[in-house]
Amino acid sequence: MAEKRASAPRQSETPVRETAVDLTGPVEDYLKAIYDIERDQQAAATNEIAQRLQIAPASVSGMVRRLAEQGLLEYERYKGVKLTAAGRRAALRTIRRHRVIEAYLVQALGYSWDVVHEEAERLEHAASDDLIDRMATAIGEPSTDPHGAPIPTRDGRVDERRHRRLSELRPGQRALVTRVGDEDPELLRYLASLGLLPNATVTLDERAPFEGPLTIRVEQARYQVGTALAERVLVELLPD
Amino acid sequence: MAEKRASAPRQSETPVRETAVDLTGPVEDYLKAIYDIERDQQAAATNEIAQRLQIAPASVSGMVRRLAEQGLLEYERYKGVKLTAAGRRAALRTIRRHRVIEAYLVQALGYSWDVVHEEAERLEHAASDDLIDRMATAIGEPSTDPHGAPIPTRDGRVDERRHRRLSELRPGQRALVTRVGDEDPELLRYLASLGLLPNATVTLDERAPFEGPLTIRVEQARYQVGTALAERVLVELLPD
DNA sequence: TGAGCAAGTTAGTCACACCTAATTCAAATG
DNA sequence: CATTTGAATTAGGTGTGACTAACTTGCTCA
Repeated sequence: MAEKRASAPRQSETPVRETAVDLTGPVEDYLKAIYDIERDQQAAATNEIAQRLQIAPASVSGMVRRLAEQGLLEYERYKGVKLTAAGRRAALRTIRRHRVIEAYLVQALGYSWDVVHEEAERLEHAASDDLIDRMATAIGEPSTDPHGAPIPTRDGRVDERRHRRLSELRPGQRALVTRVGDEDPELLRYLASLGLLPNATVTLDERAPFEGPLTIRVEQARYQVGTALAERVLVELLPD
Repeated sequence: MAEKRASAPRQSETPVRETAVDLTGPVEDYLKAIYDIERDQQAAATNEIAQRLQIAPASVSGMVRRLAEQGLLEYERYKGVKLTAAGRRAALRTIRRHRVIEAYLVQALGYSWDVVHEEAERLEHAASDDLIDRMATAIGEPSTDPHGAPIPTRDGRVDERRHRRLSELRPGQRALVTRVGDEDPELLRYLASLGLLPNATVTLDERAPFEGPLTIRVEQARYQVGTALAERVLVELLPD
């Protein structure tokens, strides 16, 4: 706390040492968001970052420049951003924290899966790596969080397989639910009520035209769901 | 995040509503420190607050005025500060968080008692009340943290008995260790090596003049300790 | 009683991370 | 190829919580 003024660039002296940036909460959130966007597109657009973080696009421009200066991402004006190796490492560290915390809250403290996201969102910035590792150990080093998202390892590896969306299945195809969006408690409660949880088997029966509702089957039961929902459920195709 | 600008005073409209201040990390730290100081003195001095928080006294003056405006403390220039009921409530809430977290880390995650303070210091600002309650339940609602400090209840009650310091014993007196300072890992490890833990029985054998070392006995063993150490160990006199 | 001094305060800055409004850029369209 | 348009940026500003330097206050002791 005495050394809050530690942001001067500091020429030479040490051999660069740009890895030792201490990441504030907001910075970690930017990196997480950018990592997430990059999984789909190849460069993250200012607007999209702004939307995920619920802040004004103008704010993103400024922050992104600072992060680029710190070597966490590559940035060319008007061209979007890409994480550097250091940035990706930092993002994965935060994502690991988030997912371990979610898993721990559910498995060790009896939280319901629909509410852990918010709590994890705050704790991920405060927990030490040591704490995260202890939590992971305590619940048996799970490989995914309660919503099916893969947990990066201590050394930053993560299962990056790209699953398809339930909305992309063709009628008649059967698939295993692997992952669902973790943010919206309402959605999660609804999914649970349908039994549409990770590891459930789902079959797409038919799809109404013009982005209409999908008819699906989950363990015998038949439901109609909208495309918005079906886009938030990731699946892995099962052999017929 | 969209309503960051929620700090305008807002006249009338609602019947005052000054309880709904959302406490930032620094604010919680101020309140904790002031609560702590008030336990000894009757009003907290600017300098002392500054020292505990490791910031400049000038910074305290400004902050303290803001806290007074928010109804968290009473403040008269040059006279020190006192917590209001609301301020005390907020302080105790933070202290409860801190101590429950410390106890949980030790009892549920196998942390050693000398290192939990730092971790708790960060987590206490991020954990929800619900999480704290779950942690407390999981470890059987302990009444003290690992260093013997009493844990305030959900509704803000706390055992405020004033224990005496080991350094205040008279030669020949026997006492029960109730509590030790929680901040310094070095000190804690040393205390552990002497067996000077909460619930240990200690006897003061003699005290060298001029603030000299004290000779104590802990379970048969005899040690010489300095007054600085003896001041950080709180005890409860045992009947002879 | 008044001089000295430590404690406390004010004044003026700064970094951070956000904001709105105004502007610039790039890419698509006529 | 000029224009439109939406994305992105810059300009300028805010609140928070820290800082240093310069000042007041009030208390103690001669």
